[in-house]
Amino acid sequence: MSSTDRLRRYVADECGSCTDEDLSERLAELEELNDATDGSDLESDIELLSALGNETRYKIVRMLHAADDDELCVCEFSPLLDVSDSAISHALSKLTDADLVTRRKEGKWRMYRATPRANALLVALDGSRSL
Amino acid sequence: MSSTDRLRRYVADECGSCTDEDLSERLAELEELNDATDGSDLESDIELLSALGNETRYKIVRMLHAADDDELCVCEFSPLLDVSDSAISHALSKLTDADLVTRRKEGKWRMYRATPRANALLVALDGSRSL
DNA sequence: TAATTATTTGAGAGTTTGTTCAATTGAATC
DNA sequence: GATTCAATTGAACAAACTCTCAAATAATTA
Repeated sequence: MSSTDRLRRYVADECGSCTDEDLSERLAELEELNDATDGSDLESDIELLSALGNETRYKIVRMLHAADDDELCVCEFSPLLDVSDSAISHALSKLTDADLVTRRKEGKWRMYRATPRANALLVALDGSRSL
Repeated sequence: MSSTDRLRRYVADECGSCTDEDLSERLAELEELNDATDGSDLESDIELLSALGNETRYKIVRMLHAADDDELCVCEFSPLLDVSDSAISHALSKLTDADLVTRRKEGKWRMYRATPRANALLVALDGSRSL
């Protein structure tokens, strides 16, 4: 059974009948919906979302967001997260790759700050909770 | 070495010195940053973000979002996603759990629709790209 | 009622992820 | 220069994920 046979039956159910042309037309419409996805930088969006979708990383970004436009030192995350320094470092690295935080050296300390994008997304996330 | 020793040295570096009281104060400030996280329904937010952070599921939500307020039938995803029907069903199930889509029965077909929250988040994601 | 169809469910294989431990890097201090 | 300290990196391993296949479910049709 071809993958479009079922779609053909669905269109027929919907419209009473489904010629080859009707089917092609529906497929073209669906392709368009899919193309809307391409305009969205699929890969980096998914990287960003999956980066945020983890407890350790989410908490880090939340803390930075709550700190407003202030930086935090790696050593300030440690006391509040129940994972090793190494895990925190791995987390920060992934967040940096995803463009959710930026890094700055300050002597032997490393300072992290949430990016505008990270802040915007958390605001949106909070705002969407009541929808 | 206690987890707060390093923080103490950091505060000392920052402020010139760090009494026990200074340290407690800083720890309290950090706790507050962390408490901001608690107000955000940690678990469900993470479930939502990690649900979106997967190619198959992201594409499904994007298609539904592009379909505006229209529903799509499971059989309409199939031709455009390179995975089995079973994988699509698993994906839809996870998206439903995460409150990103809703399901409706229509005869033998199942219709899915993006939730207001899903739509809002994709809009925010797109809007944040230029920040 | 049996057969067909659309979707879901559960089990299992292969892959990815998240963590820790050990070792390393880079900066500051002795 | 050697030592100390903050943070990162890489390897290793368990846990979680994502997919497919096969079977089950639910609705429609014969």
